[in-house]
Amino acid sequence: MAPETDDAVEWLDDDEMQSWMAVVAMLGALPSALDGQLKRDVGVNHFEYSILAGLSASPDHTLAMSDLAGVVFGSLSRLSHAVGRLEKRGWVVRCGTEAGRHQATRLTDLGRAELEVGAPSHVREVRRLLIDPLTSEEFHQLGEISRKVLDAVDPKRAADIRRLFH
Amino acid sequence: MAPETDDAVEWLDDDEMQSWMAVVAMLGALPSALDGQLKRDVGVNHFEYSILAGLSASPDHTLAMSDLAGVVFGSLSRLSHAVGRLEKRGWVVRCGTEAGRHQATRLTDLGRAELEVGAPSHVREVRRLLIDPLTSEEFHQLGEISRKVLDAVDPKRAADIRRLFH
DNA sequence: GTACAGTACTTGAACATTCAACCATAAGCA
DNA sequence: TGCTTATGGTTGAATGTTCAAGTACTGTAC
Repeated sequence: MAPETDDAVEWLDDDEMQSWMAVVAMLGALPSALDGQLKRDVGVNHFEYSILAGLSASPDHTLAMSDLAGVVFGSLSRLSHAVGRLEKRGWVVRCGTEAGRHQATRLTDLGRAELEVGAPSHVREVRRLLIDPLTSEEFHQLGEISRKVLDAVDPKRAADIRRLFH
Repeated sequence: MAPETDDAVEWLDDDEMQSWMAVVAMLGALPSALDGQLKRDVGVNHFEYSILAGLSASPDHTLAMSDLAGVVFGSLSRLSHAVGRLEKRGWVVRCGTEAGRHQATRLTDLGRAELEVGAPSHVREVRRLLIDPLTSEEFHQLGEISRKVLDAVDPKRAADIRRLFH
């Protein structure tokens, strides 16, 4: 069933297994912790928050759906659903740009205000859970490691990340 | 709205922002890549796979639900739903242990067989996406970093992880 | 022994995500 | 111009997760 090109699979040794378990546990726990904080304090999940933040960082607070998808790293479908939810609250509007051009999404003043209220507590939580427990070298290393892994998992996204910072 | 104890929030500087973005992207991409591989090659998601693996590593291939929850790091509710799905396929059975004792779950022979078929391709994918792109020092560091972050996010789970390896 | 809290687990509804169509516009090419 | 394919975006159904009860057993205090 598996697409095997080589029968011999090197199993994980004890040391690798221990690291792997820690990574899996972190991978499971950190996103849900950040999600929980945002849900409590801002009322949106992390993906929706990224949408708001992405729009807020754009000129005119407006972005086409596919550009937005590139910024928040999600599928167009997921994005469409999420934007629909945010639109219902009045935090964003879809502005079908004039003359049949493609659909764009703009952050409303209300959305911008909510983001500004929520951002500090979110940054604080990111510091508390991820940055403060690590030395600054460790955090920097984590960044590099993440880029390398991302290169293996999804080279296109990795390139996007790099391009964001020239 | 946010539970602020100190108004001054230190924003992320450019370097921190760059690392943070990479981490977020990796956090989003790696789990779904692993999920996808398992779905394709084994037909279960990562959480269900962990359940099979957790049971398989236990004496008698049997574990009480709460012990299993401790091993796979998920809520009891999520676990109950997932076990229900696996039970429908005949990969596990719930054995309401005799004499009113608590519920336990056991891996069936079928489930064990499927796990054995699927495990090599999964290990291969973990190596390809996470271990091979990194130097062994980096992978080791990632393990340490994950433990530290987990300590901040969920100390109980972090202790569980450490206990698994004495 | 009965009341009371706590642990272990299940269930159903609400919500989010994925997946597979589906429409509309844009672009390549005969 | 007219056909075809690609791109951008939406939608609804299926699947998975979370959340809030709810049930059943276990222990403790009186």
